[in-house]
Amino acid sequence: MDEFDCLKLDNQLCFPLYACARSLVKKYNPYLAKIDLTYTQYITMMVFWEKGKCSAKELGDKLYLDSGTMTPVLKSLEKKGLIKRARSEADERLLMVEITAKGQALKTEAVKIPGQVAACVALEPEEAKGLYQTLHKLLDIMR
Amino acid sequence: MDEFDCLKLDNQLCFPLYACARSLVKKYNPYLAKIDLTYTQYITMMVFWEKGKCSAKELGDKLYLDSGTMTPVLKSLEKKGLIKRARSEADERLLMVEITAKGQALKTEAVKIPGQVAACVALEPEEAKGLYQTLHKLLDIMR
DNA sequence: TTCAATTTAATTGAACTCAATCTATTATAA
DNA sequence: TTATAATAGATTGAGTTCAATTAAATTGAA
Repeated sequence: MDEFDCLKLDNQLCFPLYACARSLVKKYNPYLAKIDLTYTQYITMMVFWEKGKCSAKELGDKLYLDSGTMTPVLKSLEKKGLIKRARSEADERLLMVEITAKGQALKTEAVKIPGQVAACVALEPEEAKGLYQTLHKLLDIMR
Repeated sequence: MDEFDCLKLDNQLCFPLYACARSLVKKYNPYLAKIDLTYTQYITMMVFWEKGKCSAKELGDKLYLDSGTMTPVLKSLEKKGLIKRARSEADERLLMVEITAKGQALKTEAVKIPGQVAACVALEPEEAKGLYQTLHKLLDIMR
């Protein structure tokens, strides 16, 4: 017990959060590879599967990602034919992004993935719920 | 409520984990910038502040990072004069890494950081403890 | 002993992430 | 109206991150 204990890896909260996030994303990769998506592309498509269309700005807000990350992700999804990008006519600063039929079709493949990942990462429902709530609380605090 | 609900961002556990980890690392950055470290370099130095020396292999195991990540991180820390890299004489496959006096000296600067970050991300002690335990449990499950 | 398997790092290439900066567009205030 | 500020995206550069591959050293089995 000394004044440097706060610098031990075992006493950190950020480190297991960071390690856990990377490990869990890795669990998705073999399943995502089958539908030719990266994790970042997958969560982006989630927004479109739910909403159909969305401005790049709104997308970045939802995903906590800035334009430096979103721009290449959106370009690559468009290249795959899953979305279409176009400037808003009402406000040309806005990039309006819309899902294509091909993008919609991918949803029926993607829907299997959450269950497959959950199967290899089973937490007690209680514990999963607590984790979910704490993470959202933390996201709120840090916003 | 339909069969696609599992694809909504709000029903994911991985997404808030991933977003939270990135947001929290960002909170460290202004403080880490003052001692010219990135977050990855910082957690690497934590191991050396605690242990003094460590093989690259052991380091990767502790940090959940592979050689593709560790190699450039260790090279950059060596370039800053914080550590020294050398092959083990007993087994030349092993890269033995050791902290320098300059690296040790940095510890007295770094020790302020956890408290500064904790101050902007205050969770109830109970909740922090629960989060800590669940994350370590998850890391175990996924190992 | 000897050769095949294993282990450890390094390398490569693709993708992500972010801070900082730049450009174009829109909003606002004098 | 006209200058100024604010906003949305794109770009750039540094640093991760990982999968896959390679090379060198060591281990272990025949």
